[in-house]
Amino acid sequence: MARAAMHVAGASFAARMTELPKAYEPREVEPRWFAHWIEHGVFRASGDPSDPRPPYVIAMPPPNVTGSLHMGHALYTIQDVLSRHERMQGRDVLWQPGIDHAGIATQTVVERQLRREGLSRHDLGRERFVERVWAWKAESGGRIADQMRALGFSADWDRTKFTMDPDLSRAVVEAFVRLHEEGLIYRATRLISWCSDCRTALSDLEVENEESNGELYEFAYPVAGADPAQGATELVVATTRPETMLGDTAVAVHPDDPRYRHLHGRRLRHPFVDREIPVITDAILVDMEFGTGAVKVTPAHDFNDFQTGKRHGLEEISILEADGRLAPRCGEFAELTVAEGRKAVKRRLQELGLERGRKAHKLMIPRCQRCATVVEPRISTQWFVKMEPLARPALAAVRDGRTEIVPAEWVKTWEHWLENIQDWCISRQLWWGHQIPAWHCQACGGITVSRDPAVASCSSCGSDRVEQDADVLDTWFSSALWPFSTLGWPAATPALARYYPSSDMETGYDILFFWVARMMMMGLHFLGEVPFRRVLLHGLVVDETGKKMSKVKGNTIDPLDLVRGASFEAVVGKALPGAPVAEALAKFREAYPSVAQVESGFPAYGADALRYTLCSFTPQAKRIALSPKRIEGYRNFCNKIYNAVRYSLPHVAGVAVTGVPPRATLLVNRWILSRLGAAALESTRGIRDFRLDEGSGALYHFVWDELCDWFLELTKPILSGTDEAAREETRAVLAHVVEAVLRALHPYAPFLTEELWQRVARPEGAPVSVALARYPSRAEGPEDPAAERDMARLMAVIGAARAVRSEHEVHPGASVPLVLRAADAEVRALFEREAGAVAFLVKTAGPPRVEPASDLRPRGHVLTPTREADVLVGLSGLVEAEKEAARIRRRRERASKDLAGLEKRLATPSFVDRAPPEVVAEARAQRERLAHEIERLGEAEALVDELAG
RNA sequence: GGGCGGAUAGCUCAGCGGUAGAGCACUGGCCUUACAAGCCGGGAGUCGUGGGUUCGAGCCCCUCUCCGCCCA
Repeated sequence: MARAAMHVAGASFAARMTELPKAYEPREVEPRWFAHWIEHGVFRASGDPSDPRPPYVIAMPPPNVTGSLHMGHALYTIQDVLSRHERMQGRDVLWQPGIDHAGIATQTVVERQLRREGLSRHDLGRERFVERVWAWKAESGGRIADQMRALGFSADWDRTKFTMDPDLSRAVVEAFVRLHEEGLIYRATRLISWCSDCRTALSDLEVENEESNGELYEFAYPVAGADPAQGATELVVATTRPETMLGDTAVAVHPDDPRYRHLHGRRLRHPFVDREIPVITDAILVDMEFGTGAVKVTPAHDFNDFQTGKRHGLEEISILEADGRLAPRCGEFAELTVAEGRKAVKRRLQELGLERGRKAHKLMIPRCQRCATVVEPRISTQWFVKMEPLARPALAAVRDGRTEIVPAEWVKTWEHWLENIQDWCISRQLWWGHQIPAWHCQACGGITVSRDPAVASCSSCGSDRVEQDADVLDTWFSSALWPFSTLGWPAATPALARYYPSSDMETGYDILFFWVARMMMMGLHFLGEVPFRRVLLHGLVVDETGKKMSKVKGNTIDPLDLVRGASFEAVVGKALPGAPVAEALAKFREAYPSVAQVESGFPAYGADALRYTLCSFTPQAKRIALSPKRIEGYRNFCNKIYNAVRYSLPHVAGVAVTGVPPRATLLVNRWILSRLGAAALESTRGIRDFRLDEGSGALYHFVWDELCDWFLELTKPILSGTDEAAREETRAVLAHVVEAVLRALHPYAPFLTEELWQRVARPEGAPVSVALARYPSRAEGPEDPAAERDMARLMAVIGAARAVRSEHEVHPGASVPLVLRAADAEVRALFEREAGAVAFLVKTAGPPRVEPASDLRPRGHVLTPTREADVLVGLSGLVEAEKEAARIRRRRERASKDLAGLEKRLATPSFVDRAPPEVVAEARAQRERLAHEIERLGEAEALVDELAG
């Protein structure tokens, strides 16, 4: 490729510029730079205890090894922006990367693969199955690492950790044993959520509730020993899960319900099982308004009923096996699945004449987060963590400000959850994960919990007939240790001393409880200090219509398809695997209306465009509606930057850049330096306040609306002019600004800025990468209020003149006479000084005439008043009188409306008396300005007639 | 049932006590020698409803309606 020549040292800048393609090509540029960064160790944390630089630490939420990255992971861009920015601020940055073994999720993926081969994990056995998962981990982990590199993430990749690495596993055992010793981990038989497909217990957080249409089914329990003459022969209950009646041990009514008072203390006859159950009264469980006001109680299969059972000492009858089938004690219903059992029970009830009604009813169905199987509550013996003692310090840490949650609106949610916390079921009946370090004694039944990986004898009776608990720990148990296990804990390593606690934890709000809260609890418990100073929370990436991305909906996007481009066949093939292309495409287009008309697929928007897009969302947005159209806008912005620099290159060739702003005397130069400083400052503020939208927006505005639209245009005549001094000054300023703005943009758009920065003039001794250069500060663009004020004056008259031209459809090539009238001598002097700039941007015939304010009416001119000057554009013969009259009318109506409002306010005595003086003064000044403007517009109207002539 | 959040231009969203903003879309004119992925213009909003506080309210308080999300 000819492009290789561009890196040749001796090539002239002009030659380089001409060789640059007209448009930015991310696909060509991006792959080159990651290798450069790695080669030079740009992302490495020092790890040196004597390093004087203050550390900035952020632990990456480890992606699951379940396949490849999804759009949510592209949001790690936020962490990368934070990291790159702090690195450029001179801090020792540790962005700690890693991946998560993701217990149930990964096991599910591998089991699915096996199923395609006609195998189950039981065919392989535990050992071979786990080997198989490790093989998958290698593949998936590698793919994920590649994807993160493609997005430019500047983590310290050499320190990558995996939650099942030996050192992290050691941390898990240590934490388990200590918590057990402290009585915070215990084993108990409880009602838990059970997934019969995964065949494991789940924590409450792994269960997702989904609203669906079901029915409320009513049937009657015959009253035992009822006397038909008394009328009280049955009690009708309502339920959404009729099959659970096989485990009913009571029916509850409200103690105050007059309808059932006569049944208090009576017993009911179970229609299928030889059993009588009591009628109990319970004001907590029963809502008189709901259903029939009588509630069947199944303590072994319903959380509310479980509590009720405890209150009344009811028997817990378990009717469900681990495989989700009804237990032998269910008699004729044994072996049926829950769904089959439901049908069969209803059929039998009908046959017995006990069915009393069915109503459509909306209900919440709990489903397994991983496999979507309906979760059933089931009594089971599991390991639990006692949460209340751990939650209290976590609550306090946020209350007293040791850790700040941003945006703060999440604090309430945080507190609500921690204040009502339930014990955490941590055992999972899986094979993939950290096996529980507990050994069961076959002889005495005692349990030995130990750090020793090969316990040989029971600690109670000494028997050698011990066997390790087959269960593994919930993935989130190891994740909870992440901020310190990755740093070597439980060993007291230098890394732990230097990098704990971390600075920020940045993640999606959906794992605030799953993960953030648990890290906080474990960090405080084991280290005595919060794991992070701030918790930064972002929203969920959703499709363009606001729907959650999911394989079922076929609306997922692989972030790399946006970065590198992809045909629609490829895109929808991943979004809805196995479906016909046409169907998948239809679904996809429905989810992304803005690409509906695109035929070929996604162009390569580039990583920087995707990154900039993600940065542009406010952190309080709960839903980040990804729109390819929006990415396209930022792709265009990248191209804008690219072209601005491409244009600048020949002009800045040979300029000595120092990083100190060059001496600037010309207005436009003073102005752009002032704006540069403001933009850099705003970017830093935005990033540090977790308002990347504002930080990135400030630079977007600076580059596009100020640098490109005004500075580059205004300096064209200077750079091609004959005034040597002005030219040199401007070249120096241009070089300085371009170099600085690339540094400012770098955290958001690392590839593009590196590519360009390597080509522009840089200070002597510049680092090997822009990633290691200093972030621009105010010192590089000193504030210059006078320059900003004068530029605003200039922009106002140029804008007014351009509007006149445009509205009257003067051909852009044609020149027009221009008169600028200002009462203020200082303003007139400004216009005189900047006559060249005005002439160039308005395209005037000769330099504009600058005059004092006057009522004289030059023939054939259109008058537009601005705040400090009247702008008169000579349009003799070019204007339709009617059009101009309409234009003036429009402006005057607008001004009159504003004036009326102001006058009304100023006429209110209470406003003048009670509003702050400066507000009143401003209102008065504004009134004067508007009155003046209306007066001038009146004059302009009087000029209209002459225009046609 | 409890809690949290939202309702601002056609769309997606900023603004949060002092005269309504951005991007996209729409629209008029331009292939002006960095960029048509562009340039110069333009139009567009009783800031969900009803009340209150205030000299002044998208912005604060209350009511209602409608939409999300979380928890039970």
